[in-house]
This record gives sequence, structure tokens and C-alpha cells, in this order.
Amino acid sequence: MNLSFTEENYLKNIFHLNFNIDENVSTNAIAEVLNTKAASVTDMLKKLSEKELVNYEKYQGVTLTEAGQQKAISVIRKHRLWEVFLVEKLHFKWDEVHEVAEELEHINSEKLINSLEEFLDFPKTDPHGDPIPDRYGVLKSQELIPVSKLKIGDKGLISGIREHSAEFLKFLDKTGLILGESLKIIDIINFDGSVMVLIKDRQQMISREVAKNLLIAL
Amino acid sequence: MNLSFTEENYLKNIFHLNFNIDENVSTNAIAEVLNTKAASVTDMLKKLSEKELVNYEKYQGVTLTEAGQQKAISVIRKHRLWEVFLVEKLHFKWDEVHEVAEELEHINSEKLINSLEEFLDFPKTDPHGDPIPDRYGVLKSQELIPVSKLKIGDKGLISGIREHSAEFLKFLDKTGLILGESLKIIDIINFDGSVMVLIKDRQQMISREVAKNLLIAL
DNA sequence: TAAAAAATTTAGATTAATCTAAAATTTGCT
DNA sequence: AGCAAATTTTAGATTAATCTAAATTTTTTA
Ligand SMILES: [Mn+2]
Ligand SMILES: [Mn+2]
Ligand SMILES: [Mn+2]
Ligand SMILES: [Mn+2]
Repeated sequence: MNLSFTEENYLKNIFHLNFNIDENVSTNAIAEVLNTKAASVTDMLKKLSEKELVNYEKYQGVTLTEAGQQKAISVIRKHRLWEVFLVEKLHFKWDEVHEVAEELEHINSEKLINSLEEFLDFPKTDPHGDPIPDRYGVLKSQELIPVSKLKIGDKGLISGIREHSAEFLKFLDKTGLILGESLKIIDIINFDGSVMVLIKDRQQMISREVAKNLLIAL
Repeated sequence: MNLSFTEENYLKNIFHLNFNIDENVSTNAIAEVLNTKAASVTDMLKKLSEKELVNYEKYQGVTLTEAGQQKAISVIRKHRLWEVFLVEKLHFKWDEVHEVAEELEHINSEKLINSLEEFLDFPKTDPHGDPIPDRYGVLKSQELIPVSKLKIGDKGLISGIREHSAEFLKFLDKTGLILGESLKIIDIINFDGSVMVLIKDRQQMISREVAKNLLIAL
């Protein structure tokens, strides 16, 4: 079955919301991320339910069916592969790729996306460290821990982020907190949760807010 | 002003129709290429006229305004650059690129398309020999002559085609009538307009229909 | 040059996606 | 438990793109 852009966006965002909270996704939550009104969401949920892409019970929120989940993962796969293309081949910065990928993720061609994946040499993650589902829809994510949960002395590689705003990404660039760098916890300030980290042989203080959004592979 | 996919497709196809016939484009002609009904076309022409993208007079057909033409050329630029990408980088065959390019041509990002052009090394033509407009909207086409208009002894390079169907493209592949090959007219059969050509040191007979659709740069 | 034919436009519906305002239901709190 | 607040759904419109059928205009042709 062929879905509209709109339907694909609903499925993708329900997937992300469910991934984050792991219970039924609420109408309001969907309205918020899709920048639309609750009434519109209700209408669409009825339609997606009709197509058996979501499990929907009035007033109880939704989850994706297996079919809905597969469709969502396929959109995410396309989004992330295109992001890799933009950064690796067209030299976009990692804070510049998202909007364009939002459009490219809806181009429908199995051949295109599989060829692109091969052209990019089967990348495991996108420029933000997020895992890329394989062509069979299998999405395996590495265990990542926010810096804010680490103890003094812990050490690992910067491997992901929780917040994807261009603001945050540019800040990380500027302070050298780049994906793949090794990072060690030097000190944690009780007063406000700031963390002193060792990065590129330099000590650097980061706020609790940053620490919560920076993910490490131990 | 941002246009819908549909509006972009109307403009692009009006451009192509006008390029081929060079007079006002008729409602029916548009309906035919867009696979829609004349009544729908009339509605859209009114809307495009409102936006000053076409010059429309009831019952008299349309032409593009300068703004409409620029928009059409920008869509064509994207279509052709993506086709080059698909063939050169993703190893699509030249008869496999059109449908996907029809989707990709609507992705809106100046940065994307200019970076892609650079990545592809500023190609002059697409895989079918059609010229690629530059970033300023300038489209310059080489003078090409169909084989059917040549005389015995004439010689040139295969440089374009008039018919873009996958059928025809696959036929050309099979018979070695590839873009860039040198071709010489050996004989013309008066009876049915067939032409004997020399291609890759081999003589080959082609029908008048093929000769009309194969374009040569002298 | 006046029918007839062809092309085009108008009128009136339909479908998808959206909205606001009002009604219904659930949740959370004394 | 029972009310108030928050959430969600329904009702009724709107906008874009499309369609069919009928009306209008242009073109062709005898
Ligand atoms: Mn993204
Ligand atoms: Mn990403
Ligand atoms: Mn094409
Ligand atoms: Mn082409």
C-alpha cells in the first residue's frame, strides 16, 4: 500500500514517541511534534487505524501495528541514509542535513535506497550517531549512556546525542565534543550537576543540560 | 513563492510542450501529458495565472511568464542532475532513472542541488543527452539533427534522442547506438526511409522511425 | 457561412488534510 | 466519591486537487 507524505510522517513520529516513552502515544503528543491540532490527529489516527497501521482505541492513544512499524522504520532508514549522503558526499555540516532529509525520506524506490546504501558503503549510523535500519527493517541500537549518568573516572567514546537541534549541534562542534572522540569524567559538581570532562587532552566544563544530552559508549 | 508538486509539474510540462510546438499550449495537450482531465487543467491554469506564472486567456491556451519559465527550468535542472547522479554514482541504467527523477525533482534546496552539481563535476548534459540548466537558469542547447534529415556521407556523434521511452532506450543499448558514438550515413533506402549507418566499424540498418528519434551533432 | 465536431469552461461533487468551537471522556485532586 | 481540569473526540467548515456532466466557445467542413 502506498502512503502519503502525511501518513508517513505520522507513522515515523509515532514510532519515535513510542521509542522514547514506551507506552501508548497520546493524541496531544503527536499534535505537538507534528505541529498540528489534536482534532487533526484524531482524524488521521482513525484513517491509519482503518488501514491497520496503528492500534487505536478512542481516548486511549495509539501504538503501531507490525505493518505500521515496518513502514516507520523504512522512512527512518531513508532519512538517515540521506543524511549520511549529505554529510559524506555533499559536505553538508551535521546541523544542516535534517530539513532536506525530511523531504528526501519520502522518495519511494527500493532500488534507489539500496543503491545509495551500497554507494555509502553500508554505514552503521547516521551523522548524529543514530543507527541505520538494514534493508530488512532490522534496527539495532547500541547501548548509550548520557554523560550525566556517569561516575568520576568513567571513560568512553562520544557516540550519540539526545537533542538534535542545530543550536546544540553547533555548540558541540565549537567545543570539540565531536562524535567518535574519547571522553573521560574528571569531576562532577554537586551544586548544579556540571561535569568536568577530559576531551582531546583538554579539560572542559559542561553543564548538566549538555551532559544529559551527550551519549557515551562505554 | 513555494509551489506544490502539482504546480511544479504543470509548469515543467507546459515548458516542454511550448518548447516542442512554440505556440500557446492547449488545455487538452496539458491534460494529455499530465494524465488528467481538461476540466482539471482549466482550474489549475486559473490558479497559475492568478500567481502570474502563466499568461492565460480563456479558450486560447497558455504560455509561461518569465517567472513561470524560471520555475520550470529549475525543476528541469533538478530532474537532469538527479538523473546524472543515478547513472554515474548509483549505476542505474539510462532507462531506469526517469520515474525516480520525477520525484527527486521536487526536493527544494538550493544548497542541495548546487552541491550535487559540484559533486557530479558540473555535467553539461543528462544521461539522455539533454542539456542541464546552470544555477542561474540559463539553458543552452546544442544544435542536433535527426538521422532522418542527414544525407549519405554525413557523419557525426550520437548526442541526443527525441523519444525517451524505456523501450526505445533499451533498443538503442542493444543495437549499440550509444550516446557519444560516432555515426556515418552509408545509404538511405527510398522505399521506406530506412537508413544504413556505420557505427563502431559495423554497418547497421535502422528504420525511419528510429532515424527520426536519434539525434546527431555534426 | 451555417451546421457539426472538437475543444474548453463551468457547475457541482468528492477526497485528503486541515482548522475552530463545542461536546464527551478521562484524569487528578480535595 | 465527586468535581474541576485536562485531554480527546465530534461537528461543521475550508482549501487544494481532482472528477463527471452540462454549457459554451472555437474550429472545421461541407
Ligand atoms: Mn534528521
Ligand atoms: Mn540524524
Ligand atoms: Mn527524465
Ligand atoms: Mn533525461
